[in-house]
Amino acid sequence: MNTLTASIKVACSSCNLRELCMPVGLSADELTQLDTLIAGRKKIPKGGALYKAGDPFHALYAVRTGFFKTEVNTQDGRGQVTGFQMMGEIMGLDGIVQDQHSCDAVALEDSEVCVMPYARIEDLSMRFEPLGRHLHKVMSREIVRDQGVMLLLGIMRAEERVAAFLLNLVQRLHARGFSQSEVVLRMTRREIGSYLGMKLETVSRVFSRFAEEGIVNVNQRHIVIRDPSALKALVTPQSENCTHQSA
Amino acid sequence: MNTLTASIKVACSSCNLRELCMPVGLSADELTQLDTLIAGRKKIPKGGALYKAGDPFHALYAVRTGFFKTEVNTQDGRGQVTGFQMMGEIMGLDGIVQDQHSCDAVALEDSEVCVMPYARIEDLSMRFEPLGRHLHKVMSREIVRDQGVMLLLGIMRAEERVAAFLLNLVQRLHARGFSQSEVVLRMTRREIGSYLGMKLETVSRVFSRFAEEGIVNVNQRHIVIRDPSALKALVTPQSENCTHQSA
DNA sequence: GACAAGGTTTGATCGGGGTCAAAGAGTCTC
DNA sequence: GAGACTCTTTGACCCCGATCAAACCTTGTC
Repeated sequence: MNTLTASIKVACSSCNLRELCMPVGLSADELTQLDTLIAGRKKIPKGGALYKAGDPFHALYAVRTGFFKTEVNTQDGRGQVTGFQMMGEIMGLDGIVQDQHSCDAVALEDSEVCVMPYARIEDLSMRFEPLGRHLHKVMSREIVRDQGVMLLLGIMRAEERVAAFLLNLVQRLHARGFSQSEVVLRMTRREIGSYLGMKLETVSRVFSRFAEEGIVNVNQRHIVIRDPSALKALVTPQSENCTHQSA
Repeated sequence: MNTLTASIKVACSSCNLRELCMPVGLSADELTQLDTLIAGRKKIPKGGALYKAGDPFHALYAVRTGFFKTEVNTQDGRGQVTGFQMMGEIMGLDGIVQDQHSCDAVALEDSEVCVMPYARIEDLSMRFEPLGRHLHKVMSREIVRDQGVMLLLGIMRAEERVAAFLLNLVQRLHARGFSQSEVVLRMTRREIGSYLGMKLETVSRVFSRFAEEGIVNVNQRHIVIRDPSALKALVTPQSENCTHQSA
C-alpha cells in the first residue's frame, strides 16, 4: 500500500545508529521526541537513484544500510562525484534552497535510508531546540567537508588525493566499528577518480605505486592499509627542514 | 567603549540590502522582528581578517560593503581560496559545527560587515519561523555553491574555469545593480588562480587569450565582457553535432 | 561453463598547465 | 618623484597526469 517499508520500528530511539546519525547527543528522553521524524524507510537497489538533479525536494534521508555516491552533471554529460555517504550520514541538504535537488544520489550497493519529510523536520526543529541546533551543525559540517574537497581538488597532487581519500574513508568506517586498516571499496576506480578530479587509470596507478612501496595491499577493491603513517605523511607534507617545529 | 560601530541604525528593516541579505522575502512587519538580530557593525581594513581558522565561533556576518575572500590553509603553507563574498552575502557558516572557524575570511578592500551573534540567531530562528527557514536556505545555498566549485575544480579546463568565474562574478554584481559587462576585480591573479585551482600565470594567459579573441577587454583588473555568449559557450560546451537539439 | 560486459591493470605517448625567469605596470612610502 | 614593492604579462621549457590501447580479471547470464 506504500512505497515505504512497513512503518513499525522506525523510531530513532530504538535505532542502533543513533550515536552517529540525526539524534547524536540527545538524551533518551529527548530521543523519544524525535520518534515522529522518520516517515518510514526506503530500499534502493544497487545502481538505483534515491533522487536525481531536478527532482522535487520533499525529504532529507539518513543512510541506514549501504553506500551512496552524490554526483553533479553538466549538460555535455560530464559528471563530478561530490561525495560518498555511508550509514548514519545525511543526504538531500542540497535540495532545501530551491525546493529541488541539485545532484543525483545513487546507491553503490543495495541500501536502505530513513525518510525524514522536510516539513516535519522544519516543524520539529522549530519546537524542539536540540534538533534545530543539530540540523544547523549537520549542514555546517557538510560545508566544512566541502571545503576539504576543494582543498583536495585545488592543490593536492594525485598521490596526496588518493591518500586523503583512503584515510578519510577508513576513519569514517572506524567510527562505525569497522577496521581501521582494511576496507572493501564500494565504488569503482572511475568513481574514485571522478571524486578526486582524476582519471581512473591514474587512480589505479597510484594504488599500484602505494602497493609496491608497501604502504597498502591492493587486491581489486579489497584494500589493506599497512602503513597509515606513510599515508598521513603524504597528505600533510612537512617542509623538509622545519627547525622551529620541535623544541 | 565597544569594538563595534555605534549601534544606531543597524536594523535590517532600514537596510538597503534587505532584498539580498538575511531578511530576503520577509514582509515589512516581519522585518521588524529581525531588528534585534544585528549586534552592530564591524569595519575590516583591506587585508585584515574578519576571522581566522581556529578562532572561536561567535557570530555570522553579512557583508555590508566591500569584498572578502575565504581561504583554507594546510600545514605546509599552501592555501585554497574557497570563495569570494560581496555585499549581502553571509559568512561564518563553517564555524557552527565545531564552534570554531575552519577557514580565514580576509577583506580584499576596506569593508564593513553586520555582526549577527549566533546565540541570537539560534534563539530568533526558533521563535520566528521565517528566519529559521531562511537560515536553512542560506546554508543549503552554500552547499549547492560548493558543489559548483567542485565541478569546476574537478572537470573543467583552464578556459572554462575562468569563463565560469567571470560569469558568476558579473551575475552576482548585476543582481546588486552593477554592470553586466564591466567589472573591476578586487582580487589578484594569484587569488583567482587559487580559487580556480590553477597558477597565476595560467590565469593571466587565459585572460590574454580571451582578449585577443575579442571576448573580453583586459586592462589589469579592469575587465570588460564584450561577448558574454562566447563565455557561456565555453562553460557549457555542447557536443559538436548535437542534431537532436534544435528542431 | 561459455559468453558477454564491465572493471582493473599496465604500457606507450602526448599535451595542458606548471615552473622558472625576466621585464613591465601599478602602488605606496618617505 | 625616487625607490621599493607587489602585481601582471609573456616567453621557454618541462613534467604530471591524460589519452590511447591492449590484456586481464570479475561478475552475471543463459
